[in-house]
Amino acid sequence: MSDRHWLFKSEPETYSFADLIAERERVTFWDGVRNYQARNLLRDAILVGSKGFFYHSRISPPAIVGVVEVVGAGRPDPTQFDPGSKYFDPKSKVEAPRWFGVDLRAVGRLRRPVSLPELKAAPELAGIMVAQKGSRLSVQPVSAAHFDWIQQQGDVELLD
DNA sequence: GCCAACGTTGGC
DNA sequence: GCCAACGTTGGC
Repeated sequence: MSDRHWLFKSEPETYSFADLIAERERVTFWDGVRNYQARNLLRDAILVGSKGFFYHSRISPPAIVGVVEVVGAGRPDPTQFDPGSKYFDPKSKVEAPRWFGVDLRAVGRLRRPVSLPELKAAPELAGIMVAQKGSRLSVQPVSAAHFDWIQQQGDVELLD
């Protein structure tokens, strides 16, 4: 399991990597995920200290733009209980939360973002989930080998 | 903005 | 428990 790294998708119009860097301590709670497969990862599999990529979706071209570290383990997403939130889920109970999130901290910026076409073209990344057709899981596992290769390609600038 | 792919819901 | 209808995601 220490082999596992992650990829977190976000539409930059909603929340960009620049938005994360602008946060105090460059930390945010990754909320709003409303998919059970992604929920299971957030709740059970994504450990504190593991690393991930920040991916911009719904732009041209989509791309991996940043490196993040998980600084808080899975915990209930408060927006599910907030009637004023667009992520409100009336069927979720406080005593049995349905949706979870983790805390993410920006730790690196790709001087050279790695775009989806590049992810698809690289033989080194054969089989990577984000490049599969119809792959829309918003939180995905990335193998250590793929993670390292992408970091190298992206020429990561460490923050701080 | 379009629409294919996918996940969820609900009638039966 | 099946599956059609519906809603959403996300590449293009």
